[in-house]
Amino acid sequence: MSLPDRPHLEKVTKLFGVLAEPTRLAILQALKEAPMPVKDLVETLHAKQANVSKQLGILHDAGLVERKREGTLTVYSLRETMIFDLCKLVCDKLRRDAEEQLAALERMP
Amino acid sequence: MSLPDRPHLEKVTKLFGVLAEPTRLAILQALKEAPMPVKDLVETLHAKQANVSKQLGILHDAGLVERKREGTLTVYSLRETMIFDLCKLVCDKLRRDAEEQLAALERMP
DNA sequence: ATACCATATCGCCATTTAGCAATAGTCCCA
DNA sequence: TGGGACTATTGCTAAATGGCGATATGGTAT
Repeated sequence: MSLPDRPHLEKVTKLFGVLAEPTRLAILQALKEAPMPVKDLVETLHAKQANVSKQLGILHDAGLVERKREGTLTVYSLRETMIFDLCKLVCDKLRRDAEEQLAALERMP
Repeated sequence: MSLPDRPHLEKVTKLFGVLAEPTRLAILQALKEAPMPVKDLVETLHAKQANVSKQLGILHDAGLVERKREGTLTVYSLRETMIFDLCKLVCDKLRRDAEEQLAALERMP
């Protein structure tokens, strides 16, 4: 029963898809430090405003991020910290793979 | 220091990308029950052989799956159970969202 | 050798999408 | 009431990719 029918499966893959983009992950990482308006993200990530806005929209639609207007600014903040649990699992796996590959290299000189 | 430089970021997103596809997730789910040759996956998933082979290749390149030839068969098996930890986190989030949405509906009849 | 099954790969097409420049909308202040 | 800063949207292009049929490759038995 772990991963059920196709419709549900697609919801899951959709969320993975949202995380499958460097700019979006970078945004989440930046917001982890503190809530931020768009312009600060633009500066922090050295990205174009149009693109940051678009990616923020996608993150917001996915329910990963919250919007709050403050005057002329739109301040975004994290809505899901589970993202970083996901990232940690992935990073651990990547590290395991790297260590394994290193060991394989040392085994045949 | 949580999520570092851009190159590392892209490795992480690449793995998320591998999981951002219903057919691939379905394959992983099927392999969770037991190792299987391609033809069984084709039958189980009601998918085309060419596509299953292709997706298996991607899963293999990502180090999520193992290949072992047995005569004329190629038996695939899981190499990473951490996938299902990822899926569980995502499913929990989806369920939380759904409950929240339901509560919001009941709040205004 | 031959026929056959299982798997992998190739060429192709349709769809999706990140990024960009330009523009529209929104809010504040002088 | 303008002007300016901030943000969202639109139209576009180039690249990536899932899926398909057809074909190549590899392994087995007769």
